[in-house]
Amino acid sequence: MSHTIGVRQAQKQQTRRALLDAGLHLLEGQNLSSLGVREVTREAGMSPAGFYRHFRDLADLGVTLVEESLASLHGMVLAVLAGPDDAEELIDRAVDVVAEHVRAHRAHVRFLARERHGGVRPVREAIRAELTRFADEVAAALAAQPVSAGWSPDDLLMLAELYVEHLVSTATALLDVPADRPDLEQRIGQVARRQLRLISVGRRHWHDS
Amino acid sequence: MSHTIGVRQAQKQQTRRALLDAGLHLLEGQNLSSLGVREVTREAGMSPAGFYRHFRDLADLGVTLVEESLASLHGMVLAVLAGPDDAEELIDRAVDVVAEHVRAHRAHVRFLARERHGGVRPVREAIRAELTRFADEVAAALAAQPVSAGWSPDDLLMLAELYVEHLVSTATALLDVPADRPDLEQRIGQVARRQLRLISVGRRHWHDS
DNA sequence: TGTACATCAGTGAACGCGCGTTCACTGATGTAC
DNA sequence: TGTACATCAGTGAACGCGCGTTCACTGATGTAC
Repeated sequence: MSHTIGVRQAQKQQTRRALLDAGLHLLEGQNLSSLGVREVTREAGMSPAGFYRHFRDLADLGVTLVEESLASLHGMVLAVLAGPDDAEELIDRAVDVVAEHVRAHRAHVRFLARERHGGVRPVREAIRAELTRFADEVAAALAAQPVSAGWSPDDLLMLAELYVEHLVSTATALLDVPADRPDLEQRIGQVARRQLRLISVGRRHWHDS
Repeated sequence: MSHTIGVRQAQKQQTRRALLDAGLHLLEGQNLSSLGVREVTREAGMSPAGFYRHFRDLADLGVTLVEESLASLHGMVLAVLAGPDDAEELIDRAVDVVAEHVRAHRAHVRFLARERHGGVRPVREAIRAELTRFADEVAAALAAQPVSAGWSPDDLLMLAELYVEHLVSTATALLDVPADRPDLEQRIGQVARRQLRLISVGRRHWHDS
């Protein structure tokens, strides 16, 4: 078992995770730019100086959070897009996946919404880069759909960007729903589905008007 | 001239404006939650204690900024919507108005984008309330258009929300364009117009598919 | 297996600093007569 | 118009506090033989 991970390394990773979790937790109620090193280490139950064994500063921790924030959604949305040809069914599934993601990763999504235009440049840029990549991948997935026959790459990208923006704004709207108001969540889902249907109708008639 | 504004009052208003301008200026580079009272008064050229003659705290100043941030755009967009019946022309005008607004009130728009999901609750809520009101007004304006014949109020509201979200995301995208890259601004405008056209096509065929 | 030395994650004390807020003040503006 | 008093926007000093970062340290883990 010469390749077992060392005890030391395992403990270090555990501490690192504790710092990330503490940060994420505190960031549900405030911006990254007002978060403090001491605040995070206090929450994680360690001394302030220990922080610097893991991150250069809080922006560094923030960029790490960006990376893990979009990871799971990415794959799920692309899987949906590669799914059924029927537009209705596709829309229903996409909205469900987003709602599910928000429920399961609320803190991560809130973090993204907050820092997308926040005051910490490297974090802002990391989010922007991830969303650009996401839009590119969505465009590629759209290209594979039969409805997209005859569409230029440019038009597919503008459509992909519309979808990504719509997804982000739907996820963001879901964030603000209190846990005891499932009716509001329903309403947001319904509106999102109808908006996607409208876009879908526009797509089908794009080249014949 | 018994109703002339007093010298004292005029001076107070001037100081208040200086505080708001100083805050707005500083907020181009950081979040409201990391802004300091001393920072603002320093920028405005007065002593820290003077701040409290005008605002209870920085959240109070922030809410004031929200109110003035959306004021001008409001009127302009509604005027456009009440304008020509031709969809193409309407889209062109709307995108121009937004681009113009971002150019003229960059700091205000950046402030809104940043604080819409920021860490200061009263400010977040003020922005949300303004946008909700905006969507309602857009829905009312849409109802008056011939294309909307046969649309339910619910569907008009969902369409209005789609438009408002699109407007916000376009304005936000324009924010990140450096002054020396007018080509990027062009590209964003073009994509926005095509997206609005797609929605417009969907609108025309909404009830016949 | 045992021993002697090296590594390094996490500690605890210390530093200098800028913060938000309070307070009694001052002096220009406003008002009553 | 002139005078005597009231108001109150802005000042400057003071307070206690928590911050980010550094440093030499310690003791558990890792490694070479």
